[in-house]
Amino acid sequence: MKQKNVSLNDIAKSLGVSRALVSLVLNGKAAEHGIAESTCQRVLAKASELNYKPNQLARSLRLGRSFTIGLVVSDISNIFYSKLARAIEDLAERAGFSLVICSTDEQVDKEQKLLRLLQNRQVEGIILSSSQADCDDLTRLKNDGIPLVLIDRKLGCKQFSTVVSNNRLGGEIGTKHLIDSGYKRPLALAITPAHISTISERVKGYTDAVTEAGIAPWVAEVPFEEVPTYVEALIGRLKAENRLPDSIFALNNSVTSAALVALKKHGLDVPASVGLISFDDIPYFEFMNPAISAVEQPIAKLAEVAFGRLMDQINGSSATAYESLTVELPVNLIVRESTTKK
Amino acid sequence: MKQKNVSLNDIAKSLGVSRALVSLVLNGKAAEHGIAESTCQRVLAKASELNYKPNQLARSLRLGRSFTIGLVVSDISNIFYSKLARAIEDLAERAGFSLVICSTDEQVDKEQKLLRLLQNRQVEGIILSSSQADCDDLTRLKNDGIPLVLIDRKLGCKQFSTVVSNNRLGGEIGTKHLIDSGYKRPLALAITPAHISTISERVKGYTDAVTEAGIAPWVAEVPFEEVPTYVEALIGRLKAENRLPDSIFALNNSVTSAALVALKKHGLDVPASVGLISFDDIPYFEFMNPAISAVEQPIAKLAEVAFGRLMDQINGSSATAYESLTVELPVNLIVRESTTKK
DNA sequence: CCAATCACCTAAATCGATTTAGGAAATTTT
DNA sequence: AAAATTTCCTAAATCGATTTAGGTGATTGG
Repeated sequence: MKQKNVSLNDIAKSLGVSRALVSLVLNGKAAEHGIAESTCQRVLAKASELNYKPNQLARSLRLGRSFTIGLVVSDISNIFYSKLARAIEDLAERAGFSLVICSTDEQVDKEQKLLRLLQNRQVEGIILSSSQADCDDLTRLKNDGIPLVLIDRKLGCKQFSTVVSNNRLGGEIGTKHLIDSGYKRPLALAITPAHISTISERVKGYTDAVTEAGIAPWVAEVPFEEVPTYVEALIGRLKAENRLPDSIFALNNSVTSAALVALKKHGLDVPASVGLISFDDIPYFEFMNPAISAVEQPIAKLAEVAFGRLMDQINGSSATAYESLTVELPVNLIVRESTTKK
Repeated sequence: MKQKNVSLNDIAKSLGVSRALVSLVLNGKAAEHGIAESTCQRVLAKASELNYKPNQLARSLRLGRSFTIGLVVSDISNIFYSKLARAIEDLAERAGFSLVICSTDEQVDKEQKLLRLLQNRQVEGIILSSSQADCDDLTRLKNDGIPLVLIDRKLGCKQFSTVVSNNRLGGEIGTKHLIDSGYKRPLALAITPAHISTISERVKGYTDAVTEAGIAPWVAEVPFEEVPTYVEALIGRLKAENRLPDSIFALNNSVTSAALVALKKHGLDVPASVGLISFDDIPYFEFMNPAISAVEQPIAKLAEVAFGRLMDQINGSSATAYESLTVELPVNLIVRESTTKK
């Protein structure tokens, strides 16, 4: 039984005053409009008596502000994105914004659809980890004047404010760590589609590092829709052919899981048979046996910088507002047992 | 540079027709209002030419429907809730709803604040994993007529539609599994506050099972704000006093992690020294060493039933709509290595 | 040729707030 | 007591859509 909500009008009517008066009082603008103290009291009392709840939809329509931002990622149930989402949620809440979260499953058309949806809902800005290969769709968004910050993944074009981890460097230091630990044949496990900047940058870092060490790059590309099966088959084949790598750099958390499953299933010991390092640290890595070494992304910082830039765009306030600078935040190598050669 | 969006009015004006006409056409009601085919074409063409995007805020205000639902949980970055959120997101999207996600950090006042916020934003319904001990606040919500479904945790009062796992039974079968595996002194690791129904039910199931086996219940309560340190201290103390349990039932995923950290830190082997089973299965458990046994909750099913009931309330359509029945869904025991006594 | 019918479209109210320009009554000034 | 000021409040437009009751002009019927 959905009964009608109490509106400003109801308060006004039951008090015999205009709704302008009520609005002014409830928005704390009584003083600047010289409204009598006694009237204020009556309004406030009546509002609480009727259990008045301002309709934000109406308010937003009138003000042209929805106090809502959108977050679009490939999958909110991926722990990396859920941590990111949480960090952004906290920042948004403090700033008086609500957060609408959407998952794209890496599907470009779904991403486009969701972006349009958010736009229709008049979100004031969008933080996006895009699965797009080109910039056309986002350019259209930007032309509509809606504040946009790319996070996690950057795009080829340079026209958007972008906040990412230093993935290339992460790929390099992770690889160097393997090499420094005595590994000679590190395999990089990447996922496709190849245009995802995080992965390609990490591959680049990996390639730089092995090349510098005089080792031939060895990159396996795993189709993202079938990570577990593909990785298991790969490890199985390499083992059968006696061509196993002595170490693996798993370039995101989904391949890390797949690699661990596969290695366990094929009875390969980490780090004795194969060393392993993960791009993305996960809480569970710390207490696994062996504990998994990882390149950790600065999630809280990513959220903070991205949100800050979005707010700058929304408020049109700061110097960074209409810059489309790309920020790359430093990553952190965490050495644990999975790369400790005996 | 936020330029004004194109509105219905703009289309109407530039075509020299009324905005009613435009609205009718764009909503596919042209036929039933006998609008000329040629006019339809002109409207459609102009709309796409001007890149018209309907303002959902205005639409919602007029229709009294926001096509938005709220999801309130204690922490969206907890993998259990993020999986749940993702499942709900998918269902909501298919039904044409957006999802606003909020985290309460187990703080009752924050929960109240967020619920009010969602209400002000005119969400059409709320799915809530509540941290409240009593029902007053939610009763107020319900009196406002806003559709509400409790998920994951039930409350003492019976007046809300509720969808939970069968936590008591889960506690029982997990414990029985320990006992059947030959463990004699299983410790249950619970978290406080004690009014969280999931935990108390699981404790109940544990108690039932040990009691039936003639074993004295042994429950440690861990304050939720300091899970890791507290658990580590506890294990340390028990070890020092030579009073270690031979097995642990960790009653949610956060204590499981803490227990694993603590056991590893104190050099205690799982399952050789201490058996371990977790309430909540986590993808990582499968390939850990040892792989962790778990009682798995039917996350997808929880989402499905809860969302279905919410929709029933929103549409006022079905028999379940105004029932406040509690549904308990079956859980699943997954036996892995961590409870395999040698 | 007047009325009835049809095809097609519009005016205006409405959702619930915000805001600006200004008005009436009370008070002070001269 | 008329003018000026102050105090306190209201009317009405506005945001952008939806929807209902009706209106206009052309065609058809008798």
